[in-house]
Amino acid sequence: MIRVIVVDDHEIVRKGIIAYLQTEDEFDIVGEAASGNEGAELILQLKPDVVLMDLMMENGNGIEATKQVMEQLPSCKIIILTSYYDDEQVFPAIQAGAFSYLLKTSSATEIADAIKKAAVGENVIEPKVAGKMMTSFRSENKKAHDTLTERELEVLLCIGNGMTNQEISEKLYIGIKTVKTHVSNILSKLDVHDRTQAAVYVHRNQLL
Amino acid sequence: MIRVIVVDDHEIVRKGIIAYLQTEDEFDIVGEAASGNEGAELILQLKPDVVLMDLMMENGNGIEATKQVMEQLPSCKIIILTSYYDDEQVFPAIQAGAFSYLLKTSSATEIADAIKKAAVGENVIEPKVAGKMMTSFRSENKKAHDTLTERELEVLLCIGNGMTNQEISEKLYIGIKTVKTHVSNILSKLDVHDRTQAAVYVHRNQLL
DNA sequence: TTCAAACTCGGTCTGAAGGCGGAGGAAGAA
DNA sequence: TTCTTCCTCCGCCTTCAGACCGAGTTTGAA
Repeated sequence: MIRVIVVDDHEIVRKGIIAYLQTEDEFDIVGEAASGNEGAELILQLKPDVVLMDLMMENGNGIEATKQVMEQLPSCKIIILTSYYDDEQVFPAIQAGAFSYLLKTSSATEIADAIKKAAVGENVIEPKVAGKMMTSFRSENKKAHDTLTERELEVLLCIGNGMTNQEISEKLYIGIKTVKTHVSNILSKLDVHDRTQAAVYVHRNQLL
Repeated sequence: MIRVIVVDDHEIVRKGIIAYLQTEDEFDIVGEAASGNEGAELILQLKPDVVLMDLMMENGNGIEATKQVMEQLPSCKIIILTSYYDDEQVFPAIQAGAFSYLLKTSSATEIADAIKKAAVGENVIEPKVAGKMMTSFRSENKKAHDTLTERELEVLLCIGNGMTNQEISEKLYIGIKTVKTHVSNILSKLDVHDRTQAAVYVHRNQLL
């Protein structure tokens, strides 16, 4: 029997998952919690084998709870089960010590599978999330913008100031085509899809 | 007699202003300083009625000095007298508690006038700067929450996360045309001309 | 000298963005 | 009720962005 705790602030979701897991007799749902704080406490108390943890909850998010648990109970396998798969959620969660990372679009059997695999030490990473991780690993711990050339960084900062290609070309005394080339390279290096996301990147990483 | 202190790191400028002010007998120049730090100290000590303060000085800028003085001597009227009239200088200065804002292109009589008016509680704002303030009052200073409707704010935050119109329409369950309408309204209300600048706005104002 | 990287610029093409004008429905205020 | 604000959506149109091609320059390292 795999001892499991489910942490999710949406009762419907929580009950649904539990109901499903109980249809398989190798799971033992030993507890449930509706917030990160509550969850962390419960986990440390009951020491389950596996935890299904939502991110983005009302009282204390899943990342904080994960960190807290991993400090005191590193053997516990925490599976993140969330709707989000953007960088802002994935990396902090993994750094916090999450064992697997699933999306709520996953099927019930996939979730059950992930729990069984976690119990025997196998990580499961959602394909969409795996992509993020791969690109991140290629650049190691380096921030993505460290791979940018000086010129590209200049252009990126201009984007971060909300400038258009035309304005950038005038400021840097280069052709608008050249600016476009730089922008394209920046977008692929930073793994974002348009200049707006690049601008967001600038501010999130406090480059400006 | 209006007790005045002049703070400017350029000795020539400082002496020039003082020399001129002394030709009118209603001014009493009680002190002068060549840096923000020195100026703040002197002001708190001598408690003048009006201060002529430069921005951008070597040791401690005028904005810091202004903040410091206003905390302990809010009755003191600080007139900013500087060469710059861009957003980076104007708004922080006013928020710091500056009473009037003049440019160094102002004539001597205008400066003298501003001092007299400050002494009786009248603000003087340089026309060029006033323009900045007006547009700012329509957008930035109202902090967006007042100008934008709730829905528009939702859309703005999505933009601040780098989402496309398509993605926003899916998230908010509305048509892409509707998103465009909101975006257009947001752009005009914030006085920016594309979504990238809107995203920058979001982060500069720490709405995310 | 050879090679790679970085910066520059060109053309073409597709889709997204955004301006402009209009319009209907819902809800609340006068 | 009438009026106003807000949210919703439509079509038409222009411009910008960005992808995908290729290619010339310089500089510095191998």
